[in-house]
Amino acid sequence: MAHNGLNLFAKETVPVGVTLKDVAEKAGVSTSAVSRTFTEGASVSPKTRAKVERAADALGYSPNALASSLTTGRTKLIGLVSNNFHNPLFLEVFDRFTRGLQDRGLRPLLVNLRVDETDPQGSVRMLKQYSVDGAIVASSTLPPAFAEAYRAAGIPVVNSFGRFTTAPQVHVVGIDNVACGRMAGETLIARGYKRVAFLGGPEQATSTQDRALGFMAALREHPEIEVTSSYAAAYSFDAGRVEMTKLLMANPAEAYFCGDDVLSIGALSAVQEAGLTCPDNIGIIGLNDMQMSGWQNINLTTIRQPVAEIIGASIDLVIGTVEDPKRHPETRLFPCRVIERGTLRPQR
Amino acid sequence: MAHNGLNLFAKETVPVGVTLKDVAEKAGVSTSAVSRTFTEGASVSPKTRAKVERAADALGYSPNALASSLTTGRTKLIGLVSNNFHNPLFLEVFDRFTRGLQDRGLRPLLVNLRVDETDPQGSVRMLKQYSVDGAIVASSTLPPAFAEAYRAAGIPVVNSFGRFTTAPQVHVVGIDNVACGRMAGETLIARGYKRVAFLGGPEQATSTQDRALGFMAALREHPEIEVTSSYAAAYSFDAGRVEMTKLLMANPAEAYFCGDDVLSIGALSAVQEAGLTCPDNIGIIGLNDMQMSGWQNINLTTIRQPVAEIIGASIDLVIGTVEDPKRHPETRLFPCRVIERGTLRPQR
DNA sequence: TGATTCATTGCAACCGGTTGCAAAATGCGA
DNA sequence: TCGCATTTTGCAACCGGTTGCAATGAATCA
Repeated sequence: MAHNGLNLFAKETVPVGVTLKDVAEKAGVSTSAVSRTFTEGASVSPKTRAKVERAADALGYSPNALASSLTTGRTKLIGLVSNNFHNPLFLEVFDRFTRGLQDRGLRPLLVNLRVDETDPQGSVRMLKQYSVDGAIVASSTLPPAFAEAYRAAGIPVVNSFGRFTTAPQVHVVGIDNVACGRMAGETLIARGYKRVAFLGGPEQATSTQDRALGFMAALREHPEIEVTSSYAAAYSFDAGRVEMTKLLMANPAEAYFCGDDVLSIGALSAVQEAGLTCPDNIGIIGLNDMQMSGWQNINLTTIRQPVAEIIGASIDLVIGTVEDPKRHPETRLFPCRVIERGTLRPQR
Repeated sequence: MAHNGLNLFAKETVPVGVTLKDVAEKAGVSTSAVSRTFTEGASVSPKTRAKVERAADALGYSPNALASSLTTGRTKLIGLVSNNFHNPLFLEVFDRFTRGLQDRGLRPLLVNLRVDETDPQGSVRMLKQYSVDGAIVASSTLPPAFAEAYRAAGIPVVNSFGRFTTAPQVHVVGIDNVACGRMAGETLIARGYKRVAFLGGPEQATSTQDRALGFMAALREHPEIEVTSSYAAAYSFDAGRVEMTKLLMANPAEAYFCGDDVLSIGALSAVQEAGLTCPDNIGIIGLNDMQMSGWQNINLTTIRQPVAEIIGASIDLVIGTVEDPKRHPETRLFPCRVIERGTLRPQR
């Protein structure tokens, strides 16, 4: 039916509620036969299959996934839980997660946690009510208690962008924050900076702590280099800008490792507003490599998280755990690498 | 149960599958009684209610929303359909949609459409399979055929960030792109620019056309002002940068209205890379006012879309239509306003 | 106290599917 | 053509809830 101009008498095409039974009747077979034509690997003769398919097409039937979930115990729904709806990196994260899940025949049920939400029980209830087959907790700032609560409720779960622990209760996929911190430290050292600093996000975030740890460890091997650290109030542009403005008024370091790209860009902005430039006056290296970091008028040197790999592995793991619920929790850490751009002076 | 260190023998707390029947048994009542204690406004005596609640708590019962949807016909699932997973504005859009839906007791089922997807039938099937109560199509670049296909399938739908039409088949919530274009034009005129231009996204997008239309209309009232236009290959940073670089090599206008903030920032970057500055050499005004536009080192003058209002109205409308499916399609357009920042020279 | 009304309760059918099981149909070899 | 193995099919029970209806119990009034 083409768009043929004015159509005041458009037929209300609302063939809502075609059921298995309708198809069975029309095809002259039992409901079981219809059900079987729509379930992979069930035993149906080509002849009945044809009859059923014809009837189903004619009626515009599509099976009700929720009804079938009652008996099969599978909803093909995956809870996608996050509180990171302000970090630009997460647009890419949501894009890849939703697409990846869809491509595997799963549907993402989004759960948006408030940042101040500390009790996982509310979200547990949501996930249970909708009988999700599994859940992905995508956040580096959500306490591990969330993923663990889901697991305790019997929901296969993986914590993406989570923290490595030696005795994990749940699957964790992410990066080695300590190694990243070390990488940042070594990068600054290699560039010949003599006074460096760590500018982290909120100090209580474990990812912040780990990054600081690695950074300090790298610097400990070079006692001749002076190192300091400070913490912004949030992982945000404004917090980074405010903190760097403050630092510039005192006696700033030559180069900073910022705990995150948004923070870095805020710091970068503060530097520029002070009439200074990167890397001539101050060096900055970030972490994440989100889209904007590559914009030529930002051009942030940073450490890239392999987002696609992390997400691919997360999906694989959650599916694997749905299929084998007693699968042992595992940790998958992906290596990061430095993306050379314009906020650090070149290697000596 | 506190985190008390090493706990190798953690009890597997997997109380999965507590059903209505279990609760009924434990409470010594019928399943109907249990069902009724969990449905608003049903008739249950305080005594049984207490018994049931005690039993439910003890068992950790939470009702299965999908099972109940079978009889009630309501899943409280809302399909959130989009293809805009690259526009930073949409992180805020998803945040507000998911939160807004959650706050009203609804759950967003995300459908991520590929940008090259033109046939709505696949997504129709997805939405029908999961019996969503309604759907929100959140995109300015998705053809109206999508929303209309959902409506034809009997799914209450609203098209957010969609285009105004005089005889709408579905609810549309958004901005008046023509008026925005006009506003941009008038703003440039008021700043005293004598040679202005429109720099749009892909020409076939209706939003682009409308914005160009309004812009040109405003300029038509000032025949003394020279006006030109060109189109970038996509609504992206790179496309804006490439297009502006090209323009700068010829004979650029004094000020540009760019069809979108990302595009604007790309153009801005090109200007800066050419050794020029905004607003001294070239003026730029964008549209959207996404987060990054306010960053001090971008500082883009732009026209703000009232995202929160658009989303609030969209949710209200979809709920209204779920409750009254024959509700007449309506269009709600929200006014935009200019956000003065640093890429346009001040008013004369 | 008995008659009447109203709130509560449980029964059983139903929502839209799936699936174990036994019966029916088919295919195969002799 | 027959006997047997195999495939296909339908019946009926079930998944986890909801709800109309009739029965029960409590409360009210005379």
